[in-house]
Amino acid sequence: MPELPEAETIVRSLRPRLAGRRVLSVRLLSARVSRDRPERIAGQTVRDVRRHGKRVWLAFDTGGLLVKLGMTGRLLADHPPGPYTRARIELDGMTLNFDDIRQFGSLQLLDAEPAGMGPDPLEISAEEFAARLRGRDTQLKRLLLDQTFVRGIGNIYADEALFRAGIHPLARTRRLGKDRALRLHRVLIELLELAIRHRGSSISDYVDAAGERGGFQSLHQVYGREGEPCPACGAPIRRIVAAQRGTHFCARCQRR
DNA sequence: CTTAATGTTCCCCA
DNA sequence: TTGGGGAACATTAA
Repeated sequence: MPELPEAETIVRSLRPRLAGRRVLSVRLLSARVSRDRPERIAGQTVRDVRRHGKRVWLAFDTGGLLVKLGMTGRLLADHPPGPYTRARIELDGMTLNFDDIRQFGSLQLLDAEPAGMGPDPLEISAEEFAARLRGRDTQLKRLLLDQTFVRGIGNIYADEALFRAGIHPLARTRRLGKDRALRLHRVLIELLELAIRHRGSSISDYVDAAGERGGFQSLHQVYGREGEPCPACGAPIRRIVAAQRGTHFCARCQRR
């Protein structure tokens, strides 16, 4: 459910509300939500809320809680528990729910902030982006979904970015000129920042910490628009499967 | 009844 | 070692 803009939207609303609050209790309502006893953070104070790619990091004095939202995960502030509430964190003055219909999400208790993924696409320089791309040999769609290349891009923003960059999703990294690599980097930043300004995309499940839907889905140009006319040229948007994911693009604007 | 869904991970093969 | 396919995970909606 969440990609970088959605996780960023959640983090921005949660940070001022959570920072400085002490955890009173953590209750798990599903055995599958976590394997490492997040109840152990009880008594600790939230020092910061940060985004790591498409994940949410709740930093405590020692270590923190990494929230993977999976496909349908939600972090909800001061909401009553529902049938899909998988964990409930009671803090000094508020509660935080982790709801997750499909249960692909999880809570991980870590000693330190996670590492090992690719750089954040909003922070990497154009030169570094192009250099990293040059070292790979794969399809562009697959590359963007690979969290070890850059972290935070998922199926929606991969398709939208490739459309904006005029790159076919099956195009090979090897055959992409540097100019087009630089263009991809630029449109990625523009796209992600615009999506953040619109508070993310709500296709089916995503809502922010207040339970509000995002607004960027109405500005999607190809994602979920199979058969509709391309906003640039009018040709019908096509859907194929790439990297095992539904992939939307304009065959006229995104040549191979 | 079948398929697909904002994701990740593991296993197998080239 | 890298890349790619497929299955699995759990649940809903079209």
